[in-house]
Amino acid sequence: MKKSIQLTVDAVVFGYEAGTIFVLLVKRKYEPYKNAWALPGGFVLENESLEQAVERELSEETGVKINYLEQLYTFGDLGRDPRGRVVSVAYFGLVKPNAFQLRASTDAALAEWFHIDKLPKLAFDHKKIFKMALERLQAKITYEPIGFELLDKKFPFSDLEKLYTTLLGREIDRRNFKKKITSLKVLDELDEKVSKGRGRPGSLFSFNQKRYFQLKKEGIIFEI
Amino acid sequence: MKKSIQLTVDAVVFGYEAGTIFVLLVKRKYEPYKNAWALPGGFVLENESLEQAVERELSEETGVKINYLEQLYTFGDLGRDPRGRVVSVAYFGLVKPNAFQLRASTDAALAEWFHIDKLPKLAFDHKKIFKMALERLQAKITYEPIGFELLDKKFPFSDLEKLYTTLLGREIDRRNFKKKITSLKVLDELDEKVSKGRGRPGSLFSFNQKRYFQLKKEGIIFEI
DNA sequence: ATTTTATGCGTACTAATTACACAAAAATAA
DNA sequence: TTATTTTTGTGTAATTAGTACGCATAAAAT
Repeated sequence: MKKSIQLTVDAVVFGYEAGTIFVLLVKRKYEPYKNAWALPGGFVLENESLEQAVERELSEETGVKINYLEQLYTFGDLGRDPRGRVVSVAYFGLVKPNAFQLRASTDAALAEWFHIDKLPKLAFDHKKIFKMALERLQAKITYEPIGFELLDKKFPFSDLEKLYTTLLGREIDRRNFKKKITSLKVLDELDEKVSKGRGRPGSLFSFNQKRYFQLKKEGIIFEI
Repeated sequence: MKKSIQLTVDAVVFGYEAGTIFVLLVKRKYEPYKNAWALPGGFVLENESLEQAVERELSEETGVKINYLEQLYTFGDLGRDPRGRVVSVAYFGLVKPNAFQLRASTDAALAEWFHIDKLPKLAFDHKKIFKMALERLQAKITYEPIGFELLDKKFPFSDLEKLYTTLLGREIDRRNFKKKITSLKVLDELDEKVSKGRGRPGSLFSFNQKRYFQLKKEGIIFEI
């Protein structure tokens, strides 16, 4: 009885570039849902942790190196998988822009980044999983600085602002936003400036992780 | 390989009475950890959902009827169970004061409520699970009105206040707290009054779930 | 009858959030 | 070369939310 439940992991991996949020999908090579798009994932091996399983599957199927990973939710409804009783522990990951190169291999004919507003039909209950992950991302950037995990090490302030407006789906006052972030002192302003196309060049910033953990230890939390 | 991973559920069930938070534990009847205290839980059957498994185990082991249940986290570290590879989906539950009567049966020699500051040694990694659940509860009452799930249907305002000071571990200003809750209009003041011991009798209140869901739909969230 | 304990209500003070406009630096077009 | 467009950078006033605090009332205990 007990033994016939199988355990998988699935990952919802988000990337960000130039005002669009992407999610990583793989094209299934085998039945069920052969040739359908799905979240990267697969069966957990007996001698690996859940996180290891996610990282292994991501590496095998997409070659993408994850930058931030957290557990999302465990999906265990009856009938969510035609192969029988399969319970899946879903994870939620973020990658930096330079991780956008893909390498298809073992389990997937193809891996691709999709604009989150232009997703294809997804296999299994992956649509539901994706939706929960997106909600988590949107909620989480308002109280934890995980947005930085989607940006390069050095970035102009406008990139951060754009990321927030994109994720929150609404305009935010540029001056108040900067005031807020600046008051937290989690950004280091670098001496470098960057000019991208026309317009006044902006200073580059980097995220001060040390300062952030210190704040967190003191119980002070971020809030946008 | 895949088949040998086993799946369990565990539940951290909290109760509240007269200024103390309790957690429900069962005494293990069988090896491993025979006679040790543990969180109620057990193997998931092939033809039941995870939630059904939790409710079945709770009913079998303790007879407690749960009032609020949400998934907490899935624990899958290697070596967390001496029986082999066992992954456990942990849930987090709340019961109302009238659910304090217990009934021991199938899998447990005994079920008991423990003061959360006076826990015995726990089996497996249940201490870790309990800790995470308590943190979740403490965090969650500040932004969602789950505190009501721990109180009777009708309660004097002071009960709510006491619950918050207990859970948050700090004093809160009675007047400001009442102002805040009142402004949300999620409480209905009843005509009844209750007098418990000395002191001026207080009005009874009940939680207005309808109003709460309406607020939530409008995107207004609770914050203490 | 007096004291103790708990509830019920209001106002002044402080901190946080929001709204809002113009100057400077660079690229492009005239 | 000059004018125009685009983007970055900065400050202050108005409003809103949060915090601190005191006294009157109702019942039980002495």
